Amino acid sequence: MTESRLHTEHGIERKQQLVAAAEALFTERGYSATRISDICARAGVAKGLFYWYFPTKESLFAELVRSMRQSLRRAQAAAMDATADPVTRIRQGSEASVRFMAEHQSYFALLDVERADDAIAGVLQEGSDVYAADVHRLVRDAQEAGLVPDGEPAFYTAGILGAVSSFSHAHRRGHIRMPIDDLARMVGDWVTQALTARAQRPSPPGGPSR
Amino acid sequence: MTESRLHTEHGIERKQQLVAAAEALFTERGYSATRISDICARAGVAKGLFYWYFPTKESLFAELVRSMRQSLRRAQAAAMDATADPVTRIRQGSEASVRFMAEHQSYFALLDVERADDAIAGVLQEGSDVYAADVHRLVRDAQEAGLVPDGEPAFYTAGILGAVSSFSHAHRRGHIRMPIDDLARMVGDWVTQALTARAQRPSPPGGPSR
Amino acid sequence: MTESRLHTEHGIERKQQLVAAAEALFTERGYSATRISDICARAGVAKGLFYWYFPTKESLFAELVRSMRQSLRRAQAAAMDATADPVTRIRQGSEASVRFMAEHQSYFALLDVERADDAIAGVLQEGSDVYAADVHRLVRDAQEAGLVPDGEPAFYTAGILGAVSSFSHAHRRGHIRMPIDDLARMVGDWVTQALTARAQRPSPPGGPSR
Amino acid sequence: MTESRLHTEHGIERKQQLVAAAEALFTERGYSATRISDICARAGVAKGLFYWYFPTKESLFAELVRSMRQSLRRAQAAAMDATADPVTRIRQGSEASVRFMAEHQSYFALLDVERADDAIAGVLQEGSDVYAADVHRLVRDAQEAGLVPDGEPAFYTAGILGAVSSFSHAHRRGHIRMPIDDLARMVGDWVTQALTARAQRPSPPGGPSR
DNA sequence: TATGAATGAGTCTTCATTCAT
DNA sequence: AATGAATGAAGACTCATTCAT
Repeated sequence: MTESRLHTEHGIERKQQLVAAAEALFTERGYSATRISDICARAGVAKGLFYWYFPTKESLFAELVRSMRQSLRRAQAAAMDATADPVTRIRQGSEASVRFMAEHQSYFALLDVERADDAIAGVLQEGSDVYAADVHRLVRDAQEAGLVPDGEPAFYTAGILGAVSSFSHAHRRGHIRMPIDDLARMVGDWVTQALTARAQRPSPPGGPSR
Repeated sequence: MTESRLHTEHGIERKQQLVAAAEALFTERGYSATRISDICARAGVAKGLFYWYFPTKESLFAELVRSMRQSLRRAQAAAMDATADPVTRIRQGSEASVRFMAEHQSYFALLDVERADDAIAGVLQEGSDVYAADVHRLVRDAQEAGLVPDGEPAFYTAGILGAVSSFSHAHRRGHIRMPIDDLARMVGDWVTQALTARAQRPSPPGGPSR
Repeated sequence: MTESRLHTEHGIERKQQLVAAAEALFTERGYSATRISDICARAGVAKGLFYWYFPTKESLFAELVRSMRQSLRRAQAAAMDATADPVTRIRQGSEASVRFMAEHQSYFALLDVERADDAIAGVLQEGSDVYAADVHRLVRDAQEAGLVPDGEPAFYTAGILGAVSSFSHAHRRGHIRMPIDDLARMVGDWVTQALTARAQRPSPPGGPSR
Repeated sequence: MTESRLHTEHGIERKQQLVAAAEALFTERGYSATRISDICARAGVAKGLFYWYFPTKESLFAELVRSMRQSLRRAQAAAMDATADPVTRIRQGSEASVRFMAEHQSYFALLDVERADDAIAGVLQEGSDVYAADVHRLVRDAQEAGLVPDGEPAFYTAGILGAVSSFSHAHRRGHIRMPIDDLARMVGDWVTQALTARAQRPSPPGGPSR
C-alpha cells in the first residue's frame, strides 16, 4: 500500500538517517518507548515522511535487526579461518562475536524487545535461528571429527551461544572490567574448554553430582 | 489514595487470584500485551478492584518478579549443601536453578519484558543483582580456596549465570531434548568444568587465539 | 499557484487519462476511498502531476460530474423529437435517460458521494438542478397544453426523476431482469401514465386514502 | 474485545445520549465528516467513553440505521389495514413512509453515506432489502389477485420505492411546497395509479413508444 | 511538464488510572 | 471491598497538498 521505492541516492541516504536515528533511540529508550515522531524529529524530518520509507514501525525494526545480524555474521565469517578445524573456528567465531557485541551497544537494545508481538518475535526468532544453525553445524562437524563428545549437539550449541552473549552482556553492563581483547580471548578459551574438555570425561550418564 | 491493606484473609486470597491470573497472562502474551482488564476478567473481578490491591500495573509485575526470584533462591538454597566446598555448592545451585526454570515456564516470560521502563528495569535489575551477588560470593570463596583461578570473579559469575539460563532457555524452547535430570547434571558438569579446568591452564595472558 | 492551462494537445490527453482513471476508480471504490495516488498510478504518472491539471481532488470530481451530466443531457436532447408534444418529449427523454444510466455504470457511483462536503454538495446540486429544471419546464408546458393536471409541477417532476433513477438503479443492481429496451419502454409508459392518467382523476383534494 | 454491556439504567441513557448526538451531527455534517470526538463533545462526555458503548464508529452508525428502519417499518405496519386488499395496503404503506420521512430529517442523512465501505454498505443494503422484500411480497399478492398486471414484480417494486423516496426527498428539499398530508395522499394516488392503470393496458410487449 | 520527496494536520483507537456509589 | 462508568493522554498511521528540481 504505502510506497517506499528508493529511486534516488538521496532517498537512500534519507532512509539511512531514519534508521540511524531509530537505532540510537531504541538503544536509549527501547523499542516501544520510542515514538515514530521521536525518530523523525531526531532525523530532522516531518512525521509523515517516515511512511514514505517504511510501511510500519515494525518494519523498520525488522530491517535494523536483520542488518545487525548480517553485520555480526560477516564479522564472524571474517574471523574464521577456513582451513582451521571446527573447534578452532568456533573459538574464532565466538571471539569475533564478543568483540562485535562490545562495539555495538545497540545490539542488545534491539534484542530487549518484548516478544509479545508476533511480527517482532518472528524477526527475532529468524535471526537467532540462523546464528544457532551456524554454530550447530560447526558443533556437528567437530563431533564428527572426534573433537567434541557425542551427544545432543544442541546442548553444546546452547552453551556456546549463552556464553558469548552472557559474557558480552556482563561486559557491557560494566560487571566485567577487562580490556575487550582479554575478554574475547578468555571467552574463546572458555568455549574451547567447555567443548573439548568433556571429550575426556566419562560423566553424563555417570553419578549425579559426584 | 489507594491503600491496599490486606486485613482479611479473604483479601489475601483475592490478591493471590489476581497475581495468579497475571502470571498466566504474562506468560501467554507478555507483559505489555496483557491488559489490566484481562487480568481482572481472568480473576473474575471488576476492573476497578485491581487498584485496591495494587497501585499500578508495574507494582503487580514487581511483586511477581520478586516472588519468583524468592522461590528460585529458596530452591537454590535448599539444594546447596552447607558443608560442601564452594565449587560443589555452585554446581548444586546451578542444577537447582535449571530444574526450577524448567518447572516454571513463566520465569522467562517475566524476564522478557522490555527494559525501557525505568521501574521495570529496576525490579529486574534488582533481582538479577541478588542472584549475581550470590554466585559472585561463591566464586570468590572458591578462588580463595584455590579451587578457581584468580582473575575477575565477575567473569566466572557471568559464565555461570549465562550457562544456567541459556541451557534452560534452550530446553524450554525444545531445542535440547533431554530429560531434565540429565540436563541439570550436564549443566552442573559444564559449570564445574569451566570453573576448575581453567585452574590448570596458563592461558589468559597467553597468546591470542592462535 | 497551480495554473493548469491546457496548451498542448498532449496536455489535454494527459488530463483525459487522469479523468478516465478517476472515473474507473470512483466507480470501483467510491470517491473518498480513492486516493489521488491511486488515480495517478492508474494513469501511469507521478503523484505530483495531478496538481498541474487539477487544483484539488474535488475539482476533478466536479469536472467528472459535469461532463457526465452533459452527456446525459445530450443523450436526452437527441432523443426528444422537437416537434412532438411535451408529454411525448418527456417520455422520450425518460427513456433516453434510462438507457444512458444503464450504459454508464459510473453514473451512480458519482452520485453516491457523501453530500457532507460543501463543494461536493454544490456540484451535485447544480447538476441535478439543471436536470430538474429541464423536466420542470416540460411539465409546465404540458400543463399549459392541458395534457397534465394542474397543481404543483414540482410534484410531477419529482415523480419523473425518481422513476427514471430508481428503475435504472434497480436494473443496475440486477433486481430487474429485463432487456434494457423493454425497461426503457416500460419506464416511458409508467411516466406517461403517471402524468396523464391523473388528468382524468378528481382525487388530489379528495378523501384521504379511502 | 471492547466491552459494552448495559448494566445500569443509567448506562442505557448514556448510550442514548451518544446516539442522539450522533444522529444530530450526522444530519448536520454527514457521517464521515462527523468525528467521534464531536459526538462525545456534543454528548458532554470524554472521548474515550464512546468505546465503552460502541466498538467502532461504524457500529454506532449501524445501530442508528437499524433503529430508524425499524421505526419506519413500524410506521408502515401501523398504517396498513390488515383486512384491505394488497394494492390498498401498498398505498397505505407508501403514505406512511412519506410521512415518516418528512418527519425524520435524519433519515436521508443516514442514507447519504458513501457506500464505499463494506460494513456501511452492508447495513444499508440489509435495511433496504427488507423494505424492498416487504413491497415485493405485496406486489406479488396483488398480481395474484389480478389487481396488478403480470410481469417482473421487481419492476413495480422499484417504482414504488423510488416514488416514495423521491417525493419525500423533493419535499424535504423544499421543491414540493405542499402540506405533508396532501403530499402523502398524492403519492398514494400516484402509486396506486401506476400499479393498477397498467392492468388495463396492453403495452409491455407492444410497440416501442407508440 | 513531470517527478520523487516532504509536510503536517487530522483521526481513530487503546488503556492505565480514577471516581462515585 | 467491589463495581461499572468515566477520563484523557498518547500514539500509529493516512493522505491531500506542496516543493525543489
